[in-house]
Amino acid sequence: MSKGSFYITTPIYYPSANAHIGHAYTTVAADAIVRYKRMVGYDARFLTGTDEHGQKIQRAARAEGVQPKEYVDKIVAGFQHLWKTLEVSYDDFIRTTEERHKKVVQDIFVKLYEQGDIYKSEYEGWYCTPCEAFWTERQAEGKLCPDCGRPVELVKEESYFFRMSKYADRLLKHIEDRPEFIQPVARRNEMVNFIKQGLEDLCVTRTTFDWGIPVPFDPKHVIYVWVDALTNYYSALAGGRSDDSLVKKYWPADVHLVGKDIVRFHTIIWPIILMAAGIELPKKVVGHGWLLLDGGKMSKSKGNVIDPVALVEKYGVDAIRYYLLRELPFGADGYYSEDALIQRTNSDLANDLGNLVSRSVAMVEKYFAGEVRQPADYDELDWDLIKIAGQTVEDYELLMEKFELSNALAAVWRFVSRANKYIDETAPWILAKDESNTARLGTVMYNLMEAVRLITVMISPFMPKLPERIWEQTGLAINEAVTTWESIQNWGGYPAGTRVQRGAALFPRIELETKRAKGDDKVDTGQKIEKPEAKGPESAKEDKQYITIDDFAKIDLRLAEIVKAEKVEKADKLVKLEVALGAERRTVVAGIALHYAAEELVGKKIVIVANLQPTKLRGILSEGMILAASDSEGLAILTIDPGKHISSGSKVK
RNA sequence: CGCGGGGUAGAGCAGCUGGUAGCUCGUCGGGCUCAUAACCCGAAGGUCGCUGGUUCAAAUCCAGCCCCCGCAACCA
Repeated sequence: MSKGSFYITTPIYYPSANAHIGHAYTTVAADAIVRYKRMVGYDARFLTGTDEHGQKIQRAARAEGVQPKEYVDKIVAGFQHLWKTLEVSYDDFIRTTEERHKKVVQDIFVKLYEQGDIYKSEYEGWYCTPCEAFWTERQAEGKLCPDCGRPVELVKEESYFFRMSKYADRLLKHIEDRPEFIQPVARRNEMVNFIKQGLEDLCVTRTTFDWGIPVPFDPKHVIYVWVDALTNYYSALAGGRSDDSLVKKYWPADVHLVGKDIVRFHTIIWPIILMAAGIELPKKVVGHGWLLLDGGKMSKSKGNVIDPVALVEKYGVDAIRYYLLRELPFGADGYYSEDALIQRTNSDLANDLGNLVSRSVAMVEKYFAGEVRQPADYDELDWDLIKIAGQTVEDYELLMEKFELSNALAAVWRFVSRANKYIDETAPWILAKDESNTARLGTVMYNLMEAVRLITVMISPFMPKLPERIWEQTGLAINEAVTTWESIQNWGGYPAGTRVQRGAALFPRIELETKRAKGDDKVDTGQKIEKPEAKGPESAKEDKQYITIDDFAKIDLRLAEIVKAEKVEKADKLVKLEVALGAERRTVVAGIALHYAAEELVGKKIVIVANLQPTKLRGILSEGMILAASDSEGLAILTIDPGKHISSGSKVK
């Protein structure tokens, strides 16, 4: 029996680069929600996908010398593989390059145009011809392209605009009438303020690139990301079908789950598009926080990009999902670190839950030859456990309905702790010493198995692979009726007479390779967690790629002497260096201003990459790259042994 | 005055519709021996960024200041 329909979406991701842990977080969160909804009886549908158009992809493809479609196909396959690895149970995967999507986008665009909400005008902006990119006044500070440093020019371009301003009041009212529309509230206030500042009409087409959906009546324009990408949530239901049964059933969407950075698009632009198109608005937009990395933001140059697939291989899908969903408080940012992951896994999964199952099953085997007896002899300890069990199920449901995944897990774990404590309180090993206590002992064992049953059902949306392993040990693998949500609404569903079967540890503890200080354990134990010696680069270890000596020979490393150094104005990090390579002089711009004062650099002999493609940084042509080593503490440039005299310009190898 | 988030025990966080400051991990001590050196109990540890104000009473409200972090921007 269905409680009705439920439709949840993740953002569609931009496949200009491979999926990372942030994508994984959002998607796994949506998956846990949808699994929960299915479990409690909703007819739930889960959509994710990819946003495949735009200049960035067109360029990335060109750089690799392939067609855009070919380029995205490869990356999209990687996304899909990741979702499979993470046991993400989406019902539909939409790609904006699909016909079913294009058609809907074009229809909406035409409709808005015909009713006068989209109009043709001129877009004026600072344009960099070589980069084919527009920049805002602020970005093109000093009338230089922020990308290449060349001068930009003020260009007018024919473009289509969407009359957002017209709908601002209606949207504001909508948001104010529905406190639940934008969550969490902090985000909601932000959006309300934003709208009150006044909405400008939105430029919705581009002519500077063509990798996109053409405007049907004016094909030199392509429809820009707003109308294209956002529409996916709807087109996935409406597009490419002969009937509108999916729309009827699932629209409006119950939840758009998005990162906090794109809340604005989903709560302002998207609703206004829908209003204009005469389509119902989604019921809720939930903006979650970001998963930040220990040492700051994830970035390739820092070499700390986490490959989620490698993580799953190392720790298992259940542990990764548990960690992601437990660690971030609802809505707020959290920090990712492999140490924290290991610690959570050890503490919550291995020690608390894994060990609870292990010790419970072990005792049933030991005291009753593996058979769970009918409970008979209750006392106060039992009633307390049972009461808390009921409360936990209630709290869990409440929190899950609010999408407070982390808190829901916390609630379950409070019960896990309670069950562990129950073992201590009842001390079965003492009961077992006296045969007159057999009934009591049987009751205790029963209650433990029942507690494990409840816990397992509740965590199943979070950890898709774990339940089966627990059911095997607790003897419920072939008894689906007692593994449902319904079955845990009342205490006592575990069938007496069931035989348990010890198995492998659910989550073996992960041992940190601590540098065993022989003598002083005291100091050692407290500090070991603090500074991770194994961080980001670690996980990349497995796919280490070797280069050949020939590859290395391509890099022209030279000794250079800094003859002049000055800080680049209005740039926090940049220093402009003039270096001597023998007789040759070069300008090199380096991002080391935070670590070195310009004066102290002069005279240093350093190593530079001499044959690096020159590039403009902050308008200055940089003809090389200096080598430096950095960690979370600081940065040091590579200098030459001061005791030797090697002339500048010498080759380094 | 670019936008935004935050400063609470060693670490990570909750509390912030005002009234003895909590949680997880870690540390120390104890208990137990069913269990994955796990589990249970207890303890130590905080001028709640600073300064003023409102109040009988402020981590919680108001004002000002300091500092950190995201976004943006210049990391080649």
